[in-house]
Amino acid sequence: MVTYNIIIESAAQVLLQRDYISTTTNRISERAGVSVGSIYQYFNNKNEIYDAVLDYYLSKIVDAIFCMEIGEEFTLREIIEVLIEKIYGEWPQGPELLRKLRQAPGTHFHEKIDELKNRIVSYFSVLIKDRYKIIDIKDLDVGLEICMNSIEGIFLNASTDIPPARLAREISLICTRYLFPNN
Amino acid sequence: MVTYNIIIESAAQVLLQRDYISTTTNRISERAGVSVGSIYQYFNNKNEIYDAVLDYYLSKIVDAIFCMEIGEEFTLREIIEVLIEKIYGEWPQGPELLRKLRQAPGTHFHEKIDELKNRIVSYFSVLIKDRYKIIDIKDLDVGLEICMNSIEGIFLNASTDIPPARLAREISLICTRYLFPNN
Amino acid sequence: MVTYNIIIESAAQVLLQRDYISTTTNRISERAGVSVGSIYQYFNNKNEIYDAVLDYYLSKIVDAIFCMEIGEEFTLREIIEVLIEKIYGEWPQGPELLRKLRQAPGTHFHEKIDELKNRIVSYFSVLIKDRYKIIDIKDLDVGLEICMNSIEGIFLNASTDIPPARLAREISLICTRYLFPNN
Amino acid sequence: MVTYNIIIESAAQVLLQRDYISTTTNRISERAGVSVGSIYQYFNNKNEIYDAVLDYYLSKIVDAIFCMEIGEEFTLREIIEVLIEKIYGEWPQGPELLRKLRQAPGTHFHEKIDELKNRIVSYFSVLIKDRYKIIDIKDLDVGLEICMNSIEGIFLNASTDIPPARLAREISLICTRYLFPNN
DNA sequence: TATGAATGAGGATTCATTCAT
DNA sequence: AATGAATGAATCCTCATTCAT
Repeated sequence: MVTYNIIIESAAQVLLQRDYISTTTNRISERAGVSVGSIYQYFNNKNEIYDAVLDYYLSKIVDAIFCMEIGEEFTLREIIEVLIEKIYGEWPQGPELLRKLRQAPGTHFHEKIDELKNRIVSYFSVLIKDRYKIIDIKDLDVGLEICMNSIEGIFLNASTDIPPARLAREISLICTRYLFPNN
Repeated sequence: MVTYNIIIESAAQVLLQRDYISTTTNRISERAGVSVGSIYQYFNNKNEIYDAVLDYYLSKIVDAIFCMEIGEEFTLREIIEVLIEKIYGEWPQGPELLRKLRQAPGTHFHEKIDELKNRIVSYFSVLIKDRYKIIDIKDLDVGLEICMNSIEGIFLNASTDIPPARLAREISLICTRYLFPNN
Repeated sequence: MVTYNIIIESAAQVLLQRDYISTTTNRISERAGVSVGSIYQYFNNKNEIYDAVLDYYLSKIVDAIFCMEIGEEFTLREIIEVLIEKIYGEWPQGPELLRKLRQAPGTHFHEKIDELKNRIVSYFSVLIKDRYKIIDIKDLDVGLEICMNSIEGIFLNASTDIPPARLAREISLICTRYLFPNN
Repeated sequence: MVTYNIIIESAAQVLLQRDYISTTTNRISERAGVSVGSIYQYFNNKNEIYDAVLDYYLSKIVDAIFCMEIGEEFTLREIIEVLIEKIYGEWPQGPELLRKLRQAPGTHFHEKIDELKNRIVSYFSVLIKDRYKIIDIKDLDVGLEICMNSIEGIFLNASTDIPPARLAREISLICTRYLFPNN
């Protein structure tokens, strides 16, 4: 693997094992088996590492969502459920890592998360409008933002004693019941 | 006002204007119009200030919830809506401040938030069981946890162009539709 | 007892129970049951307390030595032995306290100790010259200084498993054998 | 010379010119011509510098003692005398530096000094038992401890107007007369 | 006399970043 | 590209001392 990726993965590992506070560039480089100097050949500053870590792992979510084959036979609830399960499956440390990354001040964490949310909203907005012809567009946008923030809250804060499958189910339920109370 | 409270409010203000990383004890003391030393007469370390800020402001939420007169004539949806509106009304910087406080490592932020959530869950658990006799207890607990995390996500991340009243409404909707799909 | 003395004894106690480093004016005042401010009514600064503590306790040594009845029938060795035993008896924490006081920079510790030594040297110089008419004065002064420093070293550093009586005996022996090798 | 040693020597120099209290890490680094940060690449904290200074200079004493050729023709008195003279010769600031180091709280000063004393006691214990077959072992141990503390007192407190050669002589005299009163 | 909250200069320590090799 | 010793600004925190009450 290339140094660039080694550094990103090391940063993620150090972050997961320690505080955000004690995740220093020296410790990252040590874990990566390279020198501190090498980090600065690939990143202009420490926050760029965090941003790269975020990008690297968010791409898993992006892949899960946008590369998913969505057969006509699946309901929206089922689609969401499968999606969330997939994310939990491929990225079990996700919530933990995101919580740690969120602590880093000066990164583009919130921008990046918001951008992803927007992409998802657009994607599902289209998907929904394709399926449920009669939706009021304005409300749908607000509704989808509410859903996204709701999912973020559940995904990042859920107590670990609720199994992922259950969480996926509840997430899909809360969203669909909210958006389509009469279905 | 006493120095203790001045320090807490100053810390909140500095935090709202800057990173938690650039919220230094010196800046807090400067803003409070006292010396750094004075901070350490009331707090053992910087994180205790953050914890106190959290306590101070969370007590507004506690008051709003637990001191509210709940007439029999109100539905659960209305109760939640009023509650959220009240919190937004009395504590407009709430989401922003909470986001900043959440970044501070070494704080008891998560413990404190979790404790509050648990209190609220217990409170509403009783309230709901009083009103809707037929609820399955186990599911209600999971359901309420989902709701709390959902609310946290919405409250902390909602874009500012959705007015508080609307947010309060959507929050009450998403929760009640999720918990009582058939009402 | 007067506040002045209470402060001195408190300082000594705090010093004996903790580091020199953690012996703060606040802790001394707390132990003394007075306010910090009160300390500064009796002492111009912290070091004056230490100096006063030293004076207060050294006076025990002074009393032991200069108020001692010295019968003609006692040998020099016996005199020294009794003296040292007396000091150990009346001031058991002596070595410990002196070691702590010695750590305080900016006090007059060394001047005071040196002054006491000089007084003792003068005293014994006369006493010896009275008894042993034939001593060469110059060498006696050097010899007595050597003895004083030797005693200081033994008194302050002796391991606690040698009992005071034994130490008193060894101190008297090392001094007299050194000064009067032919006796 | 390597940075590590430069720091140690600078610390010793600063300490000799000032209090241990005003011997700050910044002043040490300034004198060493390096940055504060560099100090912390080699030492975990300020006290470790003091410990290293002590080790560095005590090793001179260790070398003097343990690497000395001891011919059969020398008496114990002569051996001690030569030893002390050697130490004074190779380490003229010895007493002063040791006095300063002794003031630093939180150091391993006393442990290190005690350990050295014990090594010396063992060494001389053997040497003496080789030469004077008839010594009572128990008394010799106490006697040697008394001697070591005596030497410490004389070495650290002797007034500077007694020349080293004289001090070496008196030290050897007081020890040997004490240990072997009949020789 | 006594109080004790307030002061603020000063210290140890950290860590992202640099740059000569 | 890689190294890692060196940097130094910036942080938290301490504590002797003051002074209005």
